[in-house]
Amino acid sequence: MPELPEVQTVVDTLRPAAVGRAVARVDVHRPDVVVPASADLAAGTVGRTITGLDRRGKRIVFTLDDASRFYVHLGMTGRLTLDRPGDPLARHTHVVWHLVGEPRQVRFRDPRRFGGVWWLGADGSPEGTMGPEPLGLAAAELGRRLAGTTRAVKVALLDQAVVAGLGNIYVDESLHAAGIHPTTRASALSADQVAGLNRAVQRVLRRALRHGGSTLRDYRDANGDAGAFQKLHAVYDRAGQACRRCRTPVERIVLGGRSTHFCPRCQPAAAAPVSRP
DNA sequence: GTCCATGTTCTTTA
DNA sequence: CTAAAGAACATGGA
Repeated sequence: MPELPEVQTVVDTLRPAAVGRAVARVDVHRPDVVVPASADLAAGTVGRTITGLDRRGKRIVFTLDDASRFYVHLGMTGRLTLDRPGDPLARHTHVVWHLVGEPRQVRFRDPRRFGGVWWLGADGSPEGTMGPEPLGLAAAELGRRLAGTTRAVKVALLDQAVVAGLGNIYVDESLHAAGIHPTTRASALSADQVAGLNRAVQRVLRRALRHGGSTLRDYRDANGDAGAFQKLHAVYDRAGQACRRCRTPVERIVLGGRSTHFCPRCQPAAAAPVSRP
C-alpha cells in the first residue's frame, strides 16, 4: 500500500495521538513480524514515552524517551490505525500498542506480512542503504545517482537505494509528468530530462500528499480514511483508458517484474531503450 | 482454477 | 568480481 505520500499521511494522522504518550501495554499476536527475532518489542517499549514519530523513505520511525527506536514498514498491505478497544480485532492484526491517556490503541495489521516491525534499540539506525529523500533533492544529485546504472529509469527509480520513498504508482505518474518513456536507460537521460524528472517527482508527490495519498485497495491513514489521489492518476492502473493529458490510450507493459503504465504519445520511446520481451 | 496486487530480498544469470 | 534479471515471500480479490 505505501509509498511516500501514504506513509507520510499515516505519520501525520498518527502523530497527534501517539507522540507524548507512554506505552501502557503491547500485545504481540504474531511474534514473527518483529525483526530481529531476538528483539523483545514489549519489554523495549512498555513504560517508555513516544517522543518522536517520523518518516524515512517508506519507514515509520518511532523514537522513545530512552533514545531507543523502532520502525514499522507497511509492506504491500500493512496498516497502522487508531482503534477503540471495543472495535473488533481484524484478522491479521499482529501488534497492538496500548497508550496511557489515549483511549485509542495503535494497531498494526498486515495480511500479506511483507511489512513488519524492526527494533533498532538505541544504537541501530533506520537508514540502511536508503538513498536521499526525493522532496528537496537537487537535480544534480538525482542525475549522479541515475548516471550510475544502465537499468530502465522506471526500475532505477523503484530502487530505494537510488531515491527513497517512490514506488510503482508514483514512479509511473512522475515519468508521465516528465514525458519520459519508462524503458529509457537511466544513464541515458540528458541533464534537462533529469531536471524535468526531478521537478515532476516533487510535483506529483506534493499533489499526492495534498490528497492524502492513493487508495487502490488496502491503504488507509491512521484514522481509517482512504486517500483520494487515485482519482487523479494520469496513467497508473489506467491501461486502455485515455491519457489525462492527450486522450491517447494508456499502455501497460511489465518492467522489473512490475506493471508499468505510460502514454505512448506523451512519453515517446527513447532512441535506444532498454530491451524488453 | 487463473492472474494480479501500493514491496523488498534472496538467488541466479550474464 | 559486479550488475542486472528473476524468483520468492503470503494472502486475498477479481
